[in-house]
Amino acid sequence: MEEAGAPDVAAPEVEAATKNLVFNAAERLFALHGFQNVSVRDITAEAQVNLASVNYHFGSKDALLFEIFRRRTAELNRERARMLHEANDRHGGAPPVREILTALMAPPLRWLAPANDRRISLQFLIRARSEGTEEIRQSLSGDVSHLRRFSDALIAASPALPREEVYWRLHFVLGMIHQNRFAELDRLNVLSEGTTHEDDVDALLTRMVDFAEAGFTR
Amino acid sequence: MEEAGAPDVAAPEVEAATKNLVFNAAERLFALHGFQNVSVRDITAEAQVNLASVNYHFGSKDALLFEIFRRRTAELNRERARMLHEANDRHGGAPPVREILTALMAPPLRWLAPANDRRISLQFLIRARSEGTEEIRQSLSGDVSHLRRFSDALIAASPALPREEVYWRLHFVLGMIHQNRFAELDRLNVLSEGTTHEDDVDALLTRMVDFAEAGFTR
DNA sequence: AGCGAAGTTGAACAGCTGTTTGATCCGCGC
DNA sequence: GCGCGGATCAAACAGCTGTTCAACTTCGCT
Repeated sequence: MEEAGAPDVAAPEVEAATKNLVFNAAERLFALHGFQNVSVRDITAEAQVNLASVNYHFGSKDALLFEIFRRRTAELNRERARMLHEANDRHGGAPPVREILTALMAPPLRWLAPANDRRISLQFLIRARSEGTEEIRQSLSGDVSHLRRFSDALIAASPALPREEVYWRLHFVLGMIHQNRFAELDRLNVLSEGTTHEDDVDALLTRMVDFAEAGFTR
Repeated sequence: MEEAGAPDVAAPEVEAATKNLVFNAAERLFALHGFQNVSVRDITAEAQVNLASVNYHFGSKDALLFEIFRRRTAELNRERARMLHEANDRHGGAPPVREILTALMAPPLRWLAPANDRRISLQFLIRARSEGTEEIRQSLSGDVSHLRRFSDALIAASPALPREEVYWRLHFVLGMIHQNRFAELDRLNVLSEGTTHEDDVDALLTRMVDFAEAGFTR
């Protein structure tokens, strides 16, 4: 997936070095401690840059959060859309439920892999989704076009189901995905006394798709 | 607001009136706007009490949050434990998966009903679970005894499944439950163009249990 | 070399935060 | 009536917040 010599994951385009430092430090701290618990001073200290850098490069702390959210969301949705597109190609435009669910679940689970740089990005996204500012919340409810691609595909693949039933089940599936936060995974580890291994993302993907597909096509 | 004579839901035991005012106002504001976005001044203004009331009656803002969380969690878990107990009685100590899942899901869904005073309490709990303080997070990972009752019952009801598989599926089910936040339900309504009605909690319960049971016993 | 824009810096700003304090009020038992 | 403990009050506290500003440096281009 990654190549040696590739530019920093955070910013493919060439930009000011400190801007990227701020971006990455902020994403990391937001993901670990939450937006409200991280101050601009925390970010600039972590990035080892001047305090004013955040406002100079991003305008405001809120704008910084939103820019991270926007970029990561676009990246994640792009991967999902590509997988859905490939599934369409393989099945003449009408892929089965299992492949649609896989396209929805595989990208975030890949990001969750321990060796992946994007593990922290996924945690950021999950956190931003529930703790984000009003701007982020509006962005989430406003842009349903991405999600609609999946709901439409699921409706087409489930001719026996009423549409609203499909929406509900998609809602449940999204809940399964968003449950993969550090805190919840920790609790799962405590409960299972360490027998669950979320690091094996391939096994986890199979597990999740099995569960969701069974719920969808019961 | 409430019928005369009925004791306040928030505090069955007799306590100082302003303490209850603070408790209820704080729960409401926390549920609607998040812990960090609500100041002590917001709470005392909403409750129409003096600013110092929070520290006088609860010690600190964090302690207030934790007390609300503790009480609501205890109430919710009590309902769940009672339903599991009744399912045990009905089935000689070995209830089927569907009844265990119902015991887990029905109480929070009942709280979600629009006419229910506890609708706001459920939103508070879901929010506190993901945005809460370190104390709340430790309380969640530390006290697995409540959840263990359900995982043990599910293991007994699923003899063909490896234990860790049961833990994972329980994890997914909890994700389905926690997905029922205002923001996520709003997005669902936008996506479905208003055809989903979360107010019909009985239908929602059936839907969720159907989905979860199919995933569990596939 | 020299100009101008872009970037960086330290310092300061006003505002809001949770918490504390000491005074005052209220109701109840003696 | 008196006193006492709990409850309420206005006021102030110190600390942290995001943001701004003007001075300074760095860099690219002619």
